[in-house]
Amino acid sequence: MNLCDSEYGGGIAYKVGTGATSTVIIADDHPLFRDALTHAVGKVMPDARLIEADSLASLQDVVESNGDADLLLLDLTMPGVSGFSALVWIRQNHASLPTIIVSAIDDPAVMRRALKHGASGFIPKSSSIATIESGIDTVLQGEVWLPEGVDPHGADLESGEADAARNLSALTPHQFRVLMMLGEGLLNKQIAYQLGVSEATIKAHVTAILRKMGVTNRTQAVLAVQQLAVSEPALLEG
Amino acid sequence: MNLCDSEYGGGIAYKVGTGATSTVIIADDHPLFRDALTHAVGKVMPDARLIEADSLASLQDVVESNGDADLLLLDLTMPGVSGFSALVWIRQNHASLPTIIVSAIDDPAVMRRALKHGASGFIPKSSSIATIESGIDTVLQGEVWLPEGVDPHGADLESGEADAARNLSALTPHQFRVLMMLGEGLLNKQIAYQLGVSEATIKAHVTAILRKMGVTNRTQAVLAVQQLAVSEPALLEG
DNA sequence: CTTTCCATTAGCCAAAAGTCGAATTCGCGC
DNA sequence: GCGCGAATTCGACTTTTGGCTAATGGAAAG
Repeated sequence: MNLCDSEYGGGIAYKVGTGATSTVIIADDHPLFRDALTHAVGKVMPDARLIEADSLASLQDVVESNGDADLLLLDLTMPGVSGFSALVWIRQNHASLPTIIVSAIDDPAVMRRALKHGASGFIPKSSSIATIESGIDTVLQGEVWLPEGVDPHGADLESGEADAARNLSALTPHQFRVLMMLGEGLLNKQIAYQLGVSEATIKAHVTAILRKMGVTNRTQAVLAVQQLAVSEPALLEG
Repeated sequence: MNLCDSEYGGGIAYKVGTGATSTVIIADDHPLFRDALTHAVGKVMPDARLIEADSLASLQDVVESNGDADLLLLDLTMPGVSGFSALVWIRQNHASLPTIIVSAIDDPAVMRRALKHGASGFIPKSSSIATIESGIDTVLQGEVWLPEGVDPHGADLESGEADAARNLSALTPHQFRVLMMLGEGLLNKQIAYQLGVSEATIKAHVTAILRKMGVTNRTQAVLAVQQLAVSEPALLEG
């Protein structure tokens, strides 16, 4: 759907009610690649409003205040995010936001897992600009996009992974962010400092996380999140 | 090397000094498959002494008291063992024990990782009996064996995974077992109960583990071990 | 036989983790 | 504008962790 009114030029446009222009969120910690994606999007949607995020925190902020965006391009390997966690959480909490995973990983099995977790497409970073544009276009039209030759069908998720995904999506934004930091092995004190709140607050969050994840201590919570991990593939195929 | 003296019949034979007969250790928690492997080994090495292990604890015991065994057939997914951990630890602590990984996993990248971690071969459980025999035979002759068509060469291990492997191999047998239980999210108290020792003992082990793994708390230790994890592959190829 | 390493345990202590209840804020619907 | 519920925040309290010291016994190595 292209809702752009041509009378308003490209770039930052003001919004009127429900969507005067399209909005696209680009989440990638690599500035260069964020730039490349920006250009690709610009070709497919010349009038789109582009919002960039370079971290989980900024991504959450952006998504929160732009729940009506039309597309999210999400890097699979953002710092401080474990595997499919961000995808799962965003999809479950903003179901109407189509999401395309962009990743250096080039493994069909990973692509299929991304779809199972709610992605609408998967674009390898090795793709040509034309391919990227084609992928974005396809997803904007409500269809699923995968690289040529990749079968979107595959086995169901493992039950453990599906459970973890379900539990994960029940977390509040702050709880999710704290959980990701638990996944880095940080102390409550360190998390508190980084988030600018007291340690007591983090403890409360952790307790809530443990409940929702159905576990009894942080190590188990981290193990649950690891179910959503993406193992780096050996880049050489045999 | 075949050291069997033909004058001693098959089955359980007594040992004289350094190896009168060959000894093969089969470690798999699945009784049926352990049986199948036993038969396969019987064909290749009719006079071999066979020792079975169905858990990490029994495997450690067996390896400890049979350091001079000629071959270890090791299932990659034993309960209570995370990914390549057991392979890494056994190989580093019993370098002269050739090890073949036997696994339902059928991914060339995983096979290559197994070799990097010291395995001499990788036999998918889907292999025919003839193939299994061939693999065992090849490894017994000091060569590396992989399924037909799989290139043994590949990228180096990730540095994190290599570090974890190095640190892991410095652990004592008990420490290793405790670390695996940390990897299940257990409390010190629970580990103590399961191992039949006092909590003070577990604490001492945990402290030693943290030192050797180069981390400061149990969650980080578990995350380090996870570097050696093997993600279940989607069994359907695209 | 001595030394070294491993396993075991106790006791003490400080730090970290986790639970509970409660206050505050913020958005949303009526 | 008012209240309702969820999210966030926090302090007090209990349990678990982790570090340190010290001591015992056994097994392997020199």
